[in-house]
Amino acid sequence: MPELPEVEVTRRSFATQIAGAHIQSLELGKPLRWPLGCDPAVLSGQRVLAVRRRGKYLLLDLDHGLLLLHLGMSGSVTFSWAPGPAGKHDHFSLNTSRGVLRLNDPRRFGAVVFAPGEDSPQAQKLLGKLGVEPLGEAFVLEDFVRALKQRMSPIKQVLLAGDTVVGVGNIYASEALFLAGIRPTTRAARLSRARVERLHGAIRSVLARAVEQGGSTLRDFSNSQGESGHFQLEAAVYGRAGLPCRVCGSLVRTIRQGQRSTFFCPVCQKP
DNA sequence: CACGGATCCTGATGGC
DNA sequence: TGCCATCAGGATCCGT
Repeated sequence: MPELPEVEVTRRSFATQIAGAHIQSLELGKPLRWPLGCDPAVLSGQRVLAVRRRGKYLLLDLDHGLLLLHLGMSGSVTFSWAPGPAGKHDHFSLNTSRGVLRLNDPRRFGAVVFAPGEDSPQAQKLLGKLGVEPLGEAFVLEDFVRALKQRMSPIKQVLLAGDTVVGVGNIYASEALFLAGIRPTTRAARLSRARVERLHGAIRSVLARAVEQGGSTLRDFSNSQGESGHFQLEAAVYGRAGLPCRVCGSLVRTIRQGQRSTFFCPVCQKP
């Protein structure tokens, strides 16, 4: 479920409540993508100082080190005072003085990793090659133009790779390219400066709008308080194969790119 | 090194 | 109802 908007919505839904909480204990379920990377006793007694986001990672700052949380394809977080017993897919529970933080992840592509600091090898292995934050000031048009000039892959796949700009996943890549009027198969390096400028704006606006809408709830995404998102209701092309384009009425098409579905309007989006 | 495909895992859905 | 194939919001690893 989690692209940048879903992760940011999740972050906002519990960051304030957990700030200052003391970690009491943790419970682990089945293995996630990577091992925790520390003895659980290392976490006990530490405080959670703040919750930040980098790309699709949640960063829980602790007194000594940080926890990196990734939601993978099917992960979601809950934070509540009196949760029931851990369910079948609750694979990480952090008991704190202010409530229980849980990662529920049926497919277990997600992860929770401890790192002694943001510059540590453990953290840099995960964060080191991430691209720029699209909603921040560092997402500069000139840099984006220059970066795309060096990529021969289709623009959709460059966006998904996340080493140029982070946070754009399968839903928002299709949506941003629709807004920009760009065919997803177009090679990144072949885009004109004017079209890259449109894409730059489209990425920012589609992600910002999705955050406002609480993210997208396709099957079961919800924030840490259990609330669904609404962005999927206004998606222009994602999940709309065979339906009329909301702008021109042509039928939305779907293709496969790198084992992922891509949706686009054959008339509004030019190669 | 840049690229594209295979891969991890579970569940939902649709065809027969 | 069962069985099988396909698909799903991600990102790493590996061969070319």
